[in-house]
Amino acid sequence: MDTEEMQQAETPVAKVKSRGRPREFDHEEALDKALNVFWKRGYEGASLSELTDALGINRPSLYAAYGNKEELFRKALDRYMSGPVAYAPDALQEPTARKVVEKFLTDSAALLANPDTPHGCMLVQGALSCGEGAQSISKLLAEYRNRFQQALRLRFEKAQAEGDMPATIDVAAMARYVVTIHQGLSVQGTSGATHKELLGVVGTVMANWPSP
Amino acid sequence: MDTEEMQQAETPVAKVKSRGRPREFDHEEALDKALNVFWKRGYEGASLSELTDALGINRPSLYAAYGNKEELFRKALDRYMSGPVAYAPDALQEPTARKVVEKFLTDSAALLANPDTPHGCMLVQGALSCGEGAQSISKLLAEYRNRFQQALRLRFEKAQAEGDMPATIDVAAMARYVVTIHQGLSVQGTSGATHKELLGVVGTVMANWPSP
DNA sequence: ATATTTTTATACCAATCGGTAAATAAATAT
DNA sequence: ATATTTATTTACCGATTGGTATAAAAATAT
Repeated sequence: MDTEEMQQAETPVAKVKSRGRPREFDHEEALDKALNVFWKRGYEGASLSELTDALGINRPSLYAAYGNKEELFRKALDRYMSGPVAYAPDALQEPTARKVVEKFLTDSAALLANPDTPHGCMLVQGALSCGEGAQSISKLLAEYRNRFQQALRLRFEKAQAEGDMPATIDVAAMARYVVTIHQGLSVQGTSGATHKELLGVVGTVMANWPSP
Repeated sequence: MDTEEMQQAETPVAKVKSRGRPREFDHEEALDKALNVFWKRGYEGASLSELTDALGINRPSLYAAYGNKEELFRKALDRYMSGPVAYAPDALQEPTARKVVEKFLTDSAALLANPDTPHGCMLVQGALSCGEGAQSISKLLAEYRNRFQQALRLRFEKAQAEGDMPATIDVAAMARYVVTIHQGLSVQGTSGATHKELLGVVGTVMANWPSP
């Protein structure tokens, strides 16, 4: 018991003493750099040379750590979902449909024109159109997009049940409408629109939002 | 004089008797096939092999007729603008701002989910994100997108002057809003949304359109 | 000290990328 | 008939693509 505790004290956090030569780069830090490249270039536009340059490692290290290009993309995408885009599922928790949409679109405007990250949404520009070899990625991204749209529709159904959205509204069309705005904002951001300009669009949307 | 007239009678339309071996494919017909490939695959996603296969010609013929891949794309884009997308400038001629937007978005819905052509808008998915070598194309497409947005803004200014749009409205934001919808619809179409589903979104937009 | 395990670095792979040289084929001009 | 012009065919080019075989390097286990 005592000796085991001493060993744990040597390596205080979760860094279990591994056997072979230690990795010289930070696994998750490098994943963030890969995310940045894929976010900006898209799946096909990001070459392995640009990826290894950005990560500061060579090709065999990348393959040993992440599998291959597609698996690296999927892992970067996971980081994107749980990091920059985590605001989206959060927005569904707002108390009214109006506040849900206002938070979702306002936070989207901030993300999609953030000067510190690539512009636009990775789910949109990651592989919107592509060659034959990237269609599994294209489908994956479309699934993620549709998933949120469905979650939004369910949220609107709840809003109707709670009386903060008119019962006459077609919630499926309304959810598709809001997601359409988001995806349009993504294209706008990619084209160089500023945060303020995107907020102007969001203001236009909210000014015309149906009152309950 | 007589002999010249006889020659013209032999080739009645504009087909001037050219010197060398005649081209075995129709120049504009092949351009339409190239348009289809670029529209579906994007600039980078369309390989020269796929292009020559679709056009039914071999590589040197393509280069002799159109220059290179980038010039072929630009010529296909011209066809796209004067063909499938000609409805957009037409919509600006409608008598009121509301009718302008309604026609623009309704016709967009028909185009972006047309089962007979690639889905989505070529101006959006032609090169939304791309590698270093396609950025001139990416900028070109963004220019086209911004051009229509500006034309729409000018049309809304006219509408305000004519009293069919509230003077309180920020026309720049409103134009950006409408173009954002179009671009979002494009992403939706690419993801497989049907014509009817896109019309549902257009209906939601028009239901909330500000009355003059 | 030696063996084992894992990562790194170098060098390389076949396939595909966009693009072209050279020769043949098919038309007109003289 | 011959020369000239243009298009097609075949074969190829260097560069880049995603991916790997091999061996040296750096750690731990015994």
